[in-house]
Amino acid sequence: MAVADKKLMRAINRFKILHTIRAHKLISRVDITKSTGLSQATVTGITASLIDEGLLLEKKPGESDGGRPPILLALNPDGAYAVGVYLSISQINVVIINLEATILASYEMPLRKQNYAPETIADKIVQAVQECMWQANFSRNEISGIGIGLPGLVAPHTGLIRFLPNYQWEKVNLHDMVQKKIDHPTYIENSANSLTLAEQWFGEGRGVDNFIVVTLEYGVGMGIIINGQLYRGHKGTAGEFGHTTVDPDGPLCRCGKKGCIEAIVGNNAILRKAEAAAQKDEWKPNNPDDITIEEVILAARQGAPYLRNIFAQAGRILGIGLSNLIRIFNPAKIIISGRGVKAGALLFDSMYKTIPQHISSRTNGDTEIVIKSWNQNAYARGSGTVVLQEIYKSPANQVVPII
Amino acid sequence: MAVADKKLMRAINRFKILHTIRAHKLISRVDITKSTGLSQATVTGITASLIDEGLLLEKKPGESDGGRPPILLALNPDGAYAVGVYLSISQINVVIINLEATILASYEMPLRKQNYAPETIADKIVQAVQECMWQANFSRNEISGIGIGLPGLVAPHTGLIRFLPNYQWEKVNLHDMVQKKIDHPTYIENSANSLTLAEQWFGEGRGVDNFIVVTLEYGVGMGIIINGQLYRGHKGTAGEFGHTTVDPDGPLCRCGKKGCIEAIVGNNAILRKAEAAAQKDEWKPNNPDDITIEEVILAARQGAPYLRNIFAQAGRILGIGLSNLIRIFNPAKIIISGRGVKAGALLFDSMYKTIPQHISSRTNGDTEIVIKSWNQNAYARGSGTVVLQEIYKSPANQVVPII
DNA sequence: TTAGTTAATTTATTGATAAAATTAATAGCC
DNA sequence: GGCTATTAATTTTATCAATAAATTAACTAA
Repeated sequence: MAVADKKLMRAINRFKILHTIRAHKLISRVDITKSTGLSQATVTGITASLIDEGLLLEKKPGESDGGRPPILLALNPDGAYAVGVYLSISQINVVIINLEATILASYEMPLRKQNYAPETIADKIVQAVQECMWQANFSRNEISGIGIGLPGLVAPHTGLIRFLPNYQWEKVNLHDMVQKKIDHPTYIENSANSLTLAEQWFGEGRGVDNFIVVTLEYGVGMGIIINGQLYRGHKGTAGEFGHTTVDPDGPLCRCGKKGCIEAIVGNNAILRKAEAAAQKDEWKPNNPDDITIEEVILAARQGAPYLRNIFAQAGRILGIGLSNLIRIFNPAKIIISGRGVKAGALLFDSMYKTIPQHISSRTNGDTEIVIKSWNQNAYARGSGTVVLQEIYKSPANQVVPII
Repeated sequence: MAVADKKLMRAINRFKILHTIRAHKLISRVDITKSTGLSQATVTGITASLIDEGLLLEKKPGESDGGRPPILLALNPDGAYAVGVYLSISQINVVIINLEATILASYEMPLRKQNYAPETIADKIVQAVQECMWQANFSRNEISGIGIGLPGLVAPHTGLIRFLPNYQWEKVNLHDMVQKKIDHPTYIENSANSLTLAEQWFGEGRGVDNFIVVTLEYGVGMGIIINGQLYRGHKGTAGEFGHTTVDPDGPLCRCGKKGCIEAIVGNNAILRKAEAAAQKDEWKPNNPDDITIEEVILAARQGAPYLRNIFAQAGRILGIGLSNLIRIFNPAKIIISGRGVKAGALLFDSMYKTIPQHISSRTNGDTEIVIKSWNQNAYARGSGTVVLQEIYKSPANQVVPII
C-alpha cells in the first residue's frame, strides 16, 4: 500500500470524476460536485486538467433552469487508443479500441494447433498488432499501450505467466519478450479477468461494486470484482471456478482431479460426450473427426435427445456452482459470458431451474443473473480495457509513451 | 466512497502507523518511516497525536547504533477499553478487552433455550454488560464502545438483523433497542465476521491480506478478508459457506435445501447422526435426551467406529468445501475455528487427506491451513474487536463518548 | 575532545481541498 | 429594455497535511 499523499488524493478524485462522467455520459460540473461530494473548485480544477490531457470534451450547454446554463462534459472517445490482444489455442485476436472501449479495428491471425514456443508467439503477437495498426492506419504514437489476455495463470504485478494450459507453458515471461520488440507499455492479464474489467467499466458491471463474471469456454473461468476492485488472490490464482467440486463422484477432469465443474460444463467436456454419442450413433456430425461446439448445439436444438440431455446435465451442475458462488459472495450480479453461451436455453433452462433449489430466496434472492450474447472480439476488447484502466487511474501523459 | 481530502490522508497514514506498530510491537520512529514510506516529519507528527490520544506509549530507548538511540514506541494497552458481547442460543458472553484485545474481564449469563423477544434480549444484554463492568470495576467513561456479535445475517452499516436462525428473528433492530438503554456507541456484527476481524488484527491474520476464517459450530460459518478488508457482499449475506453444495444428492439441511456442507459437517448434523446411532445401540450416551458434541467426540475417541466414521465423513466433505474455497479465493490462509475444532484428528485427518485430491499443488499449494484451538470467549472478544477497529480507524476522541 | 552517526524535531515549501467571493449567463417579470 | 433572482463556473483565500531540508539531540568511537 502506498502512502497517502497529495498525489494519491488527486489520483483518487480524478478517478472519481472520470468515473462519474463515464457513468452519466453527459454531465455538468455542478452535477459532478453533487454526485461526488467534491467542491466546485476541485471539480473545476480537475476537469480542466482532464480537458487539457484530451480525455474530456466540453459539449454544448444544457438547458438553463433559470440561471447560467450548464456546460455538459463528456469523455473524449478519441482521447486515447489502446490495442487489445487475445491469445487462444487457434488464433491471435487483435483490436484497437478508443477511450470508450469501442472497437475501431480488428485483425485475426489464425494459429495451427501446435505447441508454439513463447518467442514464436511473441513474434506473432507483435506482427499481428502491427498489421492491425497498419491496416487501420494508426500511427505508433497514437496508441497508449497494449494489453494481452490469455486463458492462463498470470502473476499479479510482474505479468509472469505461471501456467498456460493451451501451450503447456510454465513460468514464461511473455511480457518481456513482447515488450522488447515493441515500444508501447505492455500488460499481460488473465483473459477472464480482463473480460471482467471490461464489464466493470463498459458493460453490465458499470456502477456495480460486487459482481462475478463466469466464462464458458473450453474450460470454465471466472473474474471477481469485490468492493469495486478486481480480486486476484494471494498468488494470482483466484477464480478457478471451473475446478471447484460440486459432485465428488463426478467424472475425471483434464486437471487430473475428480468432479470439477469444468469436467461437466466446459465445452471440451460437452464435445467429448458428443463424440461418444456420435460413435454410439445417437447423432450424425458432419465431420466426426472435428466436431465443433456450434454443431453440437445445432443438433441438440434440432432434437437429438441424447445431446439435449448432455446440456441439461451441464446446466444443472452450472446452476449448483453458481448457487455456491451466490452463497459465498452474495454478489449483486453474475454475468455469464464466453463462447459457451451460444447453447442458450439448452443449457440455461436447467440452470435457472436448479439455482432456486440451492439458494435461499430470503437471503440470496437479490443476485441478478445476466447472460451476455457472445461476441468474437470480447476478449481482445477486454485486454484493451486493461490499458484504458491505466489511463483512467493515472494522468494520461504518464501512460502514453513519449517518443 | 468518500472524497479524498486531507482528513482521509491523515486517517490512512494514522492507520498505517498504528498498524505498523501493532505488527512490530516495539518500533522506533525511523523504522516506522522505513516500513511505511512516510517521511520522518509525518511520523513524528502522527505519533505525537497518537501519544496525545493515549493510544501510544514511548518506551525506554533502544540500543544506539553509533548515533542517537531510538525511542521505541508501543501501543498503550490501556489506551482504550471495549466491551464485546456474544449472543448465542444458550447464553450471553461478555468480555472487556484492552487495546491489544487482551481479555481483562468476562461474564456469562445463561439463557434458557426459548424464543425470547428482541426487547427481552436487549434488556439482558445491557444487564450482562453492566454486571461485567461492575464486577471488574470499570466505570462508564472508560469504555469506548460495545460490540455485539451473533450468528445471523446483519445488514452492513445499519446493523439491522436481517435473520437470526436461533431465535427466528427477522428484520430486528437490536442495535437501536440496546443503544436506547446504554450510552456507549454500539455495533452489531455477524459473529463469524467479528471473529475474522479479531484474527486479522490480533491473531493468525496479522499482516495477511487475503484469508478466510471458517467456523465450525451448530452451523458452519465463514468470514472473508480480501485486500485487507472484511468482505460482506452486496447485501451483507456473503460467507454462507455452510450452505454451499458439495454433493447434490446429500442429506437435507435445516435450511430446507439438499446437500449443504452444514448438513454433514455442522455440529448439529453430527449430533443428529450420533443420536440415531445411539438408538441403534452403536454407542451409549450418558443422557440420550441431551447429547453434547463433547460427549460424542469423547466416545469416538474411545473407539466407537460408527461415530468415528461420522467425523471422517464430515472431514472429507469439509475438505472438499475448503478445496473449493482455495480454488475460488486463492487465500494465503484458511483459519478454522469454532467449537467444532474440539473434534481434532477425528475430523481433520480425513480433511487433510481430501484437500490435495481436489486442488492443484502447482497453483493452489501455497494456502496455509491453521486450526485454532477453541476458546470459550473467542466470539465475545471478536465482538469487542469491532469497537477497537473503530478506534484504530479514526481518532479515538471521536469514538469515546464525552459524558 | 571531537568527528561521525543515527534519531527526532523544527522550519519552509508545496500542493491538495474547502469555503467564500466573484464572475458568467441565463429566465422571468414589469 | 432593465431589473432581479437563479444557477453555473471560476477565482481567490484559507487551511491543512504532506514532503524536503535544516537543525537539534544523543549517542559511539577514536
